Amino acid sequence: MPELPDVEIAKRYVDSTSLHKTIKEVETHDRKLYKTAMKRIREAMTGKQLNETGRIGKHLFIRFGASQWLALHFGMTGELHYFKNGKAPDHTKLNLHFKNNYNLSFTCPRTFGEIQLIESIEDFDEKHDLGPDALEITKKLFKKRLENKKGMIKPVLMDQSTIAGIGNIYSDEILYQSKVHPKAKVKDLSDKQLDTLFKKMKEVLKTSINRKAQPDDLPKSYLIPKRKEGADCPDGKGQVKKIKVSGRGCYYCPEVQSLR
DNA sequence: CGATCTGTTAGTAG
DNA sequence: ACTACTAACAGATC
Repeated sequence: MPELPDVEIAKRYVDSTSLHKTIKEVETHDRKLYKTAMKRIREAMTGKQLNETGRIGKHLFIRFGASQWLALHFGMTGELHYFKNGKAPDHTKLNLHFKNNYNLSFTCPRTFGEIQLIESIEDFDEKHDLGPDALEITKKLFKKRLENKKGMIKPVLMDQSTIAGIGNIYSDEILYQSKVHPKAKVKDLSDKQLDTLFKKMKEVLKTSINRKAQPDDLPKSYLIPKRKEGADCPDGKGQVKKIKVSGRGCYYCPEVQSLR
């Protein structure tokens, strides 16, 4: 489930399993995911140690050696697995085999992810036109980046160049917790509603990270576990409704979330 | 069998 | 220029 909380959990997973381990061998599969030649990645990473991790929005960065970074994007189905010896999981696209005989594998069945080497996070950030990370952004900047938007709030929250890290699932949750309709126009939102959206954005993302991004462990007041047409709304006021917003399935509660 | 799914982007239309 | 819709990518699941 790769939105900001999932990628943050993946970052911590790398920190706790793979940092300061030396890479003995690098395995690459499926050219489609690679924006840097597979051979170059194998040559660059073999013999190096993983030294540091970083994250902006849904992108994970892992520094190896002195100043080179591996950049991973999880697409819709990317996952990391740390395991000892044995066979790498199905759909492994990149496998780092460490000297201690453990492996860090990046799997991606639907191959919508991306793997590449970059020189610096700053360059990558600029080239990909990423907005400020949703966990880092200040309230002032949040409001500033929304102030000239003409469209609906949900697509704006999901636009990575406006704010980085929020996808389809978490935008629904943030809107539900803020009692704002997904199709509400940004320019129609009151200052108070923007304050609420900002606060709930931080709260939802942090709560999810604290629960290891496991949907089943989220608070009972959350919509995420009820993503089903007709499910009971968590605060008992109505039923969950499914609509399409900018081409994506969107779940919300009409009783709780008004257009204004 | 057909529809749907956590992401992104190209093409298109307004 | 901006916004939003569709299709496409590929595999799993229902």
